Amino acid sequence: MTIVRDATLHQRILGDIEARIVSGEWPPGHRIPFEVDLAADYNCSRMTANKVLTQLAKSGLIERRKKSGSFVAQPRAQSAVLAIAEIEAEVQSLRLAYSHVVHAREKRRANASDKQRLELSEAASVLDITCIHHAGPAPFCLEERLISLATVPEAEAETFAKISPGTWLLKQVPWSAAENRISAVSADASVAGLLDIEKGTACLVIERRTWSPAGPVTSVRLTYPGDRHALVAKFAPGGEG
Amino acid sequence: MTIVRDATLHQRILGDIEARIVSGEWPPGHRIPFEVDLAADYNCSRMTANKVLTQLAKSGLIERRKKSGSFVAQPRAQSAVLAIAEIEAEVQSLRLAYSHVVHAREKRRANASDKQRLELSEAASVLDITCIHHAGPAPFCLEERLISLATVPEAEAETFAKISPGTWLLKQVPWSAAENRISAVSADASVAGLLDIEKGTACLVIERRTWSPAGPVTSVRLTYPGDRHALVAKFAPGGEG
DNA sequence: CAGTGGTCTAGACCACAAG
DNA sequence: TTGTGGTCTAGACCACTGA
Repeated sequence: MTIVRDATLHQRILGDIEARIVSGEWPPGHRIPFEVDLAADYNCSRMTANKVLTQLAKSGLIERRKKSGSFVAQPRAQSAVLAIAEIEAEVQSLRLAYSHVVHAREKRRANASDKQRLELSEAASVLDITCIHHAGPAPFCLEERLISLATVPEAEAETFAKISPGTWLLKQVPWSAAENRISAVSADASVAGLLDIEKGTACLVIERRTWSPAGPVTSVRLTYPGDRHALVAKFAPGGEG
Repeated sequence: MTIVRDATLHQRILGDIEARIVSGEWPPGHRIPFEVDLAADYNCSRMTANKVLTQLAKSGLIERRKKSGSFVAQPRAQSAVLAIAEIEAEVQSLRLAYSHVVHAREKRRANASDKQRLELSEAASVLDITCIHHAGPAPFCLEERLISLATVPEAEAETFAKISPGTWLLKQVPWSAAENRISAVSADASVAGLLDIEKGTACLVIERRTWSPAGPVTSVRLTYPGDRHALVAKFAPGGEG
């Protein structure tokens, strides 16, 4: 099977149990040895056994119930990990030259639509940016972005000519929380023109809203020509591949 | 800020550090107190401090370097967690009645295309199933599935009339690994007919390949009408929302 | 009420890399 | 060479909950 590298003790125990669950030897509902028994089996302290079972529970492979023990869980909805890269890195990983052009840039007081997109309660200033990302000579992605100037006032002084809005924001507001919504739409005339594709072409759309502790940061809609782009998400029972 | 529930010690420490990183008080590159110092600050043992920093490192918020210490990481590509539910659960969460119809079902020796889709090296038998999932009266999703009979021979005896292939496989082969590819395509005439949509409608497509330790299990292509479906993925700096 | 998981301690030894 | 993280131990107490 898998090669046993010189792993740490709890990694070895973890691997053993994972293998028995994944192979079906321990089916859903099967009771796993108690912490004290595991510790005895592997001749280790209870903390080490606990570490293993805690990790298995966190990754969803087992369920723990006080007084009853730990049981192999019923597999439910798969939650895959979706890597969403920066557009520049994405283009470069294709070995193509990256560039971007700011197509429109407007500061305004938030209108009703803006407030909804950014989940703003009061009227505030926003920056609306339309930007095309290129891979080599061809358009790669259309970016339509709204930035809350209440949260990121520094954006007003930035033209985004040399640095793309996404990259700039990552430096200004690191570690913000985000929610991504992925859907498919047909390109309308405007989008088709900007991306240099046929009107009606299926496009993959990622809408992302981003918050920092200081408030809403940005709302962005990324439109990719469908035949040129795909997202990949992986799922492994143990948590990582 | 956030309400401090009666949390465990390491959760409290974890929250404190996360808050300082997320708020920008500790910018990327900033050095975090050593384990021994943290332990002294919070008047706890070193293991507790270690648990906190280990978890922060695993969630990507900090980088740990021996002899140097731990540092706030540079935020890189966001990896969002994408929940991929079972179709039946998905429909029911919309408060609609679920049903499915098997449209085609064929057993054959794997041809070149089948081998590629399932990553089979030798010729083997496969089951090819086309199935429509309904939400209420309307088609919800088109499922085109290939099952490797070498890995799951029990599938040959199953008609999938009462239980959908996905649900059945989840019971047969729990905890398999999977890779999902998400893209957008225009519905061709065949797909449009099956889903009762206009030809050319943008559709969200999820292609999933699944493995168990015993070998490749299944390859499935799920096609959703784009205007009726979207995937949601969340990202939080601490790992969970 | 007894047994299980949840958490924490106060040590210890080792590997490794920076100075 | 020295300090840091990585790991592990052999205990301990508590809360909860199922029998």
